[in-house]
Amino acid sequence: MQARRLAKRSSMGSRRLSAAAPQVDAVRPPKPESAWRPPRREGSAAALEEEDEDEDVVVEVEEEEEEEEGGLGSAPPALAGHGKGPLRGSLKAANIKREMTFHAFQQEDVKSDISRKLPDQQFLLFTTKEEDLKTAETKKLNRAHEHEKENTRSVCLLEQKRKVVSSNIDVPPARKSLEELDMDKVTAAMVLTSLSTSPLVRSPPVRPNESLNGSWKEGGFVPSSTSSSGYWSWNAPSDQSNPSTPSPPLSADSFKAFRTPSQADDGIDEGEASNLLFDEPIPRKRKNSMKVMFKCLWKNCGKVLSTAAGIQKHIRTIHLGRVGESDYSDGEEDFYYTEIRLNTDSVADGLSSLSPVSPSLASPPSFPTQDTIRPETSCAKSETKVMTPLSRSAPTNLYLVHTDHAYQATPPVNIPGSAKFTPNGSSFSISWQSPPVTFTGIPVSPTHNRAAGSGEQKQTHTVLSSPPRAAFGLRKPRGEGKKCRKVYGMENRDMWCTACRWKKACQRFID
DNA sequence: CGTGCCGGGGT
DNA sequence: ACCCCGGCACG
Repeated sequence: MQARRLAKRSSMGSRRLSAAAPQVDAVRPPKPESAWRPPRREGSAAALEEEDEDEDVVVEVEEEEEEEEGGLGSAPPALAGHGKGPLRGSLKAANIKREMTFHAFQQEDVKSDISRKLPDQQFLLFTTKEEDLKTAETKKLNRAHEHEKENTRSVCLLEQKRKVVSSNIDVPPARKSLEELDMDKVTAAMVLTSLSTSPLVRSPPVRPNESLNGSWKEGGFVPSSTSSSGYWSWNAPSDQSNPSTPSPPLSADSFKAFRTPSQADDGIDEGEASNLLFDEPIPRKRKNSMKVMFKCLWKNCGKVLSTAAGIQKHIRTIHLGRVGESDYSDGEEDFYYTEIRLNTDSVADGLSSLSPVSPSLASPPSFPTQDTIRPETSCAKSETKVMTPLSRSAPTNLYLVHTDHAYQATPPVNIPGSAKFTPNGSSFSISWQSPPVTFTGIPVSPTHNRAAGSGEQKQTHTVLSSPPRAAFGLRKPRGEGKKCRKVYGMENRDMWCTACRWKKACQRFID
């Protein structure tokens, strides 16, 4: 039973994920099962091995590269700071790239879809002669390189792109099967497409030498340890003898890896990240008639400011004591102020039209197009600027901490360790552009809460600082759909699914 | 109050 | 594992 519940929970979580990035789904390869293999991998590997001459050429290049790079090895030349041969590559890389390609484009329909969408220009790359290709691509890459400083994702994509290009150069197109060519085109197409959207991403500069989330490594993404610039990319396995090393899927999860470590730490919202990545507009609009003020929730403070920036600064400096880092925000301040909508023109009408959405979805696709949300003037403007890096679990400018919950009365004096949020009481509710959602707190340890001292029940709440699926109440929200009981009636109880018969969560009509 | 279903108990 | 049911939360 427990297992079933868990399964259900997890399926909810995945549903949420897929809803967060519907565009990814279109391109996402099938889930990497451990036993799954690209259908044509053996074939392609064999094809590559047949190309002995080409391999020789590549080996030559590789040696040359090592000479110049001083053993930087697989670190991309340009990105390692030398910028000499953006077109350099190795068969190794090409191989890996191809593997990845198979993962990413196993689905033929997806492939053709992408091919269709891409401008012809981007395919020039693969149809011109080698030399022209090199020069043209060099220019292209150099141009793209300009973005690298501020755009880590761009860097990563650029690297992928390079590998694609090199794979095409190392192996003359004439020698490749049509299918392979097509694959490479598509791969490059994908990469170029991603690259073309990359300027939208405003990532903080890469911070070198920062540790990374372990889970990313597990997923196949590992930082390039040989790189001196803190840059990281697809990890090329050091031994080519292991061709079956599963390459990471290009799923939304993988794209997380394009975030810089600092982003990971700062907790830029996943939903937002996917927004940025997939060109989805971020909802920043608000009802026109609404006057929004921001009230500090700190004990005995209650300061009200008109801008989020102001209140954040206030909290940061006055309450959190962060004088020196006024520009830096880890979003903690989010929790200590609330929006006050002064207009009686309630949000309810706007809220009612929307179904509850996981807080992790920073931008349900319907948000920006809602009629009830109108662009606002000065307030929204400043908010847009300041809130963006802060919004994490919910669009900050859309949520409203209810002013009657216990947490508000007693904001934590300070936040120990990594605890981001320590509301008082066992539950609190948050509402944004949807009916209020009540979160039931999951106490880390009831006894610990008691022991928090000073008579206050302290509780580390993970709703806003970690994936909220873990924080959705202890009880599963009641299913809306008709269950066996309703469908078949009490008299046909024998027609119910077993779960319903046993008064368990219905398995036939799963919500 | 009807319903969904969790938690727990019995076999 | 299968079955049942008290009890609770939700609408």
